[in-house]
Amino acid sequence: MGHHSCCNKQKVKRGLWSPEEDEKLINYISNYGHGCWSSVPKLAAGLQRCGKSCRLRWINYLRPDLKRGSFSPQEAALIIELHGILGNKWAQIAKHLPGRTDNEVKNFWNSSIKKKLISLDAPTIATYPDMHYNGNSEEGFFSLNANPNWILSSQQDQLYLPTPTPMLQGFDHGDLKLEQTNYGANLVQFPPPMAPPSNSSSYDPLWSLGYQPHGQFDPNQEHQNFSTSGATQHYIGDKLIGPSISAPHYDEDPLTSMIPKPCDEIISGNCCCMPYSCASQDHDPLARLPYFPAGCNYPNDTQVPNNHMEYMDAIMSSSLSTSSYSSASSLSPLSSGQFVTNSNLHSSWET
DNA sequence: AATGCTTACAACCGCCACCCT
DNA sequence: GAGGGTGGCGGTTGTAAGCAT
Repeated sequence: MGHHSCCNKQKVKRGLWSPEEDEKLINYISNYGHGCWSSVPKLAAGLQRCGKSCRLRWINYLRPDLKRGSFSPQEAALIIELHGILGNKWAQIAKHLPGRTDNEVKNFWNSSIKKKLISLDAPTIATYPDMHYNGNSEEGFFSLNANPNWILSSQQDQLYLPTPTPMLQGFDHGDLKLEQTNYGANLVQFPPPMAPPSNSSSYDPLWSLGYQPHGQFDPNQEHQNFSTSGATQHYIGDKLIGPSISAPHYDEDPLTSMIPKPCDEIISGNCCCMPYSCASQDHDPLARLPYFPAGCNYPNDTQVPNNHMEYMDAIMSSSLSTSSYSSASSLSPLSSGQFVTNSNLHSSWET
């Protein structure tokens, strides 16, 4: 038990890697590949490290295809989405995030996301019948996506349920309110989130999720538009990813005309991603998540639908509603069922 | 400026699964 | 089938940098 055999046979150094050690490892693997990790140290110009440490250093830090840098809001949203499905399966989660390692995802979760989500009133959230409370996670994280029929609108402070939900009729839970729309869907009103600090020097991908100033974030704007086609079955390659659900009448209501039609085909090129609401629980739950086939030029070819952003935003907004983010109160509803979208408030997108 | 605290992240540890002999 | 070697994973710890007092 404990160290691998290669670590016991020779005196090995521990702790942080020096630039010289990094260079030795890079040079060796670049020329010969890693092969058997246990033999790498002695072959790589006499590295005083165990093979396991070399492997970790290469995978988590030196690999040339690592993305590095801060997590984007899209990545954060995807991590939360995946965590709701997979739990602490960091390696599996990382597979959906090209250029990110399991260690990186794990650290990001533990240092950033977890602390913010833990401030949620989980028992309160759990009173929503279709919200999934993850009893296996000690932090009590919940996933809206346990029910694929939840629809997050393009207005990031609203959450649509496709059918009347008796248990939620007249629901008014503090800042979260339920209304029934004239097209039969239930509408959960999340409190309007706050605008980003204009002078923020540090970039937090979490609080700002969903706030995507028009024309500033994605140069490939057209890729984030949802098709208006009415397809009811959807595929990624040969894979059926689930039937559609009955949707609001998008073309009739000026408000809902802004809402991406659930289950519309948004596959573009060789890379694609799906709105959560498209997947049936009878199918692979991961089928509705971003898929990165070989040759995918991430991140340029991939698009996380606005739904992801709004999902995150809904979580963060519900969390922030009980915190000190009182500035959000300056946003008043335009009318019943409508709030000012926070993207309108942005003058810039600091990175 | 010094000190203490917090945060982010690199690295390690222990365990498990798989493969080979 | 048993046992050793190895790769891989998740949990945890160590530490440097940033921040607050």
